[in-house]
Amino acid sequence: MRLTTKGRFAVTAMIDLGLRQSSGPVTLAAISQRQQISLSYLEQLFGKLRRNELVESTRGPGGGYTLARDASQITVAEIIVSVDEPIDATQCGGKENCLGEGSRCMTHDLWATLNQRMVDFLTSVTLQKLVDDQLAKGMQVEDKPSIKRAISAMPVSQPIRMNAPNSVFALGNTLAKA
Amino acid sequence: MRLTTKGRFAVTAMIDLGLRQSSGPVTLAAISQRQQISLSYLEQLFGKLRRNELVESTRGPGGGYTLARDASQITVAEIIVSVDEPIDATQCGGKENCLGEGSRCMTHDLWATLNQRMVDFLTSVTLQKLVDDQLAKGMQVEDKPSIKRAISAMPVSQPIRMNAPNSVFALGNTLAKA
DNA sequence: TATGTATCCGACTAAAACAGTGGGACGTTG
DNA sequence: CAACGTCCCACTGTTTTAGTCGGATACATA
Repeated sequence: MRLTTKGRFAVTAMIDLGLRQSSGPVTLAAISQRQQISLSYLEQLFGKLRRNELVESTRGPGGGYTLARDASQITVAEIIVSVDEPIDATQCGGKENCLGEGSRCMTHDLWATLNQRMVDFLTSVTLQKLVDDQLAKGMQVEDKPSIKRAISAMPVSQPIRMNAPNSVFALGNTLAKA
Repeated sequence: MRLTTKGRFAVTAMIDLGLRQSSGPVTLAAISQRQQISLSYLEQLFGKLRRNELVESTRGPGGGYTLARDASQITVAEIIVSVDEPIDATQCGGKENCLGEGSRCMTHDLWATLNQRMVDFLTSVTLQKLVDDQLAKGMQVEDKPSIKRAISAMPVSQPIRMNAPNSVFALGNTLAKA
């Protein structure tokens, strides 16, 4: 279980998707605009989400992504492990002794427990809950802006090019000066 | 709160220190040998631990590091934030709205809550507990091997040069196939 | 006062991961 | 067939990780 912006983006995009699941497939281009995430990056993330069977895709015009099952049956933990992928087991793969001698490394149990707690928490939060939270906060979902086909005159609507980092996942040091 | 091998090394080294606090200062060279962590790297880590007042140092022969306060008064959370340092607040620094418009980003509360839970857990674990766990597991602490001064004949006791990665912090995907 | 011990300190490095870009192929729909 | 939208992969720049290296400083003992 690793925590990066990649995981955060994935969860954010899934919420966006969950908010609009009633009105058919949602395109990545739309999510990209609303959530300010690059389209190419979203494609990568949704490729993984699809292979992990959290979303389904429909190709061609009118296509896009839909949730593979009800939002109440999708947990945040699943989303995160889907995009963060294994890379697992570099040091002590869970079993056996990590340090050369007979004993397993001294912090083994500590990290295993912490990891389990994180998983437990993130498993307890469903996508449906996050969607409900947004709706409760007055988030209004516009049902298909469908401006369609009326764009070709505009100056491409600015590539935006934000230099905003979107970068590091580093939640405030709640403890730093305690 | 970030979790890397750096944090794990720091906790491991602190346990090693805690196990031997009764018999005066412990040298990094000794910890380096016992825990298979490079001396130079340990120096970096202990520099931070010292500046964060978790350990105290004694220079010169017979010197080394000691815990700055009782092991029961040191939490794992403190150790980790000491070595991982801030870098904090790249996106939404805790307050205000992260996305351009009026609302804070949709996942804000989620991550804040998760982070708090991690901090809570790691704060609840004291260094003393980890030391006790080791002792309970039959870890035997040799009181100052004090071979001293009898080394100059040996072939430098091998630089070890292990290519063992020590690398990624990636606790097993407890969820991966659930 | 020399000598060895050990902490201190900063600059430097290779490799990996993170975050993101780009180009094109493929499959649908109208 | 043309526009749309997913699919796929190779490539890039930056940051972090996990160290290394060289030396400076402080202290104890002989």
